[in-house]
Amino acid sequence: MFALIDCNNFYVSCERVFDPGLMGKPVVVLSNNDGCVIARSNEAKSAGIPMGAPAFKYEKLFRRHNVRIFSANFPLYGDMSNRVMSILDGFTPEMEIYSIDEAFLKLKGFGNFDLQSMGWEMHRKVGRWTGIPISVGIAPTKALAKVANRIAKKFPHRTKNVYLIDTEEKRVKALKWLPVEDVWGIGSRYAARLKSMNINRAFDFTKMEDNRVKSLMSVVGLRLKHDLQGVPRLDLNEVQPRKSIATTRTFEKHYTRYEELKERVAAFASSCAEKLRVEGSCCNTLMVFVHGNRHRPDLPQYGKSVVVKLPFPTNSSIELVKFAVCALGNIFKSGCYYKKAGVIAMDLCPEKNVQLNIFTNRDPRHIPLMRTVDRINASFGQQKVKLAVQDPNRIWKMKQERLSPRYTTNINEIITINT
DNA sequence: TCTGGGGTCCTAGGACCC
DNA sequence: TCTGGGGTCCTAGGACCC
Repeated sequence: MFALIDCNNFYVSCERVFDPGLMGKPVVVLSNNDGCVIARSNEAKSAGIPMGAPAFKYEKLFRRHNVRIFSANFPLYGDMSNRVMSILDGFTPEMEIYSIDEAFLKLKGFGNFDLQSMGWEMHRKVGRWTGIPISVGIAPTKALAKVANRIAKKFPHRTKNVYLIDTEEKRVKALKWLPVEDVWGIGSRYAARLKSMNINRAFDFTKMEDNRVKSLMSVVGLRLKHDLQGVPRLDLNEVQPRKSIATTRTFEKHYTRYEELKERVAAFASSCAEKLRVEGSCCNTLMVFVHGNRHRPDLPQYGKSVVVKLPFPTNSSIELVKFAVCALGNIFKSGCYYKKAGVIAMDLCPEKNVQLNIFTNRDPRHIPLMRTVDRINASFGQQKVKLAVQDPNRIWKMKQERLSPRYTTNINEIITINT
């Protein structure tokens, strides 16, 4: 059996832990630049705020319902996630952290356990120790555990936040209830095509012929179908090193000048280099892209990306910035309006076994230099030391007007209590 | 009428997840 | 005026190798 644990409205729940006055009120959390809604409390959902809603289009609705609004506070959410995961880790030897707010637990050899009660115990413990409410779905396969979780979330009172699919009757009932577009692995494109074929429920999908599923959705879809039928095809994914690391941003305004864009791309490359060093990797390939504003069809829609094979694997900010800026030079076109850009480090390898090359003359001083820069920034605050090509005055001009304190990760911002 | 067999690597495109 | 960021996997086709 597998359990899927999902934190309810995770980012909103994190904000509520430290401000219980938000309980029962409509709350939303916004993306970077305070652009879109990326998390909503149940009250905000009932008020008719959709996922991904652009904040500026919903200002009136926010005011009318007195919605509490927060800028995304990822250090806080990441820290709360670690706490939740470490509690769940105590329930089973095999766990996969699937996302910041979800984990699969493999319950192999738990035949004599009362899984329903175990689910309730998870809910009680996580709630008690972190303040985060969770839902638990338990079933014979991962895809069915996802379905069970959805039921627990949809009917919190009837299920007391835990639902177990352990009989054929329950499986069929659940799949007949679940709309096909809500199945894990069936996105909007596939859902539209399935519906045009009069396949409307998850159950209908499981009754399709294997060949049709495969021709429509490849082997991925076929695995999903069998998993939903109760034949396990999806196992826990082991944590493996990431395959790419990206820093990409939408700008707060349109950029037109090369110099401005160059500064941003340099900062993104430098950020990628830092992320690489944190996990002890180097990259062999770099991708740089720019594009215009897809919401403004009246402006020229120029966009381009370029992939650069590096002559040697590296995680030095100096090297990566140099290559990224050079790549930008190849795709920059003047007279265009740029709204977004990014740098993606690909083809990663551990820095420990970097292949040396007799023909490339790397400056060995970069390694201790980067280590020193990282140490200074760790003690005195991010971005205290950066490359000259980055704007020295720019702290991080992201719009974050409603940021909550970093309660758990910065000693100067811990919770204050008025007595 | 007949036209080998078995591979790799790369790219672009399409789908999905949170 | 303002519309997020970071990932994964699979397939098909084209090029190459012996």
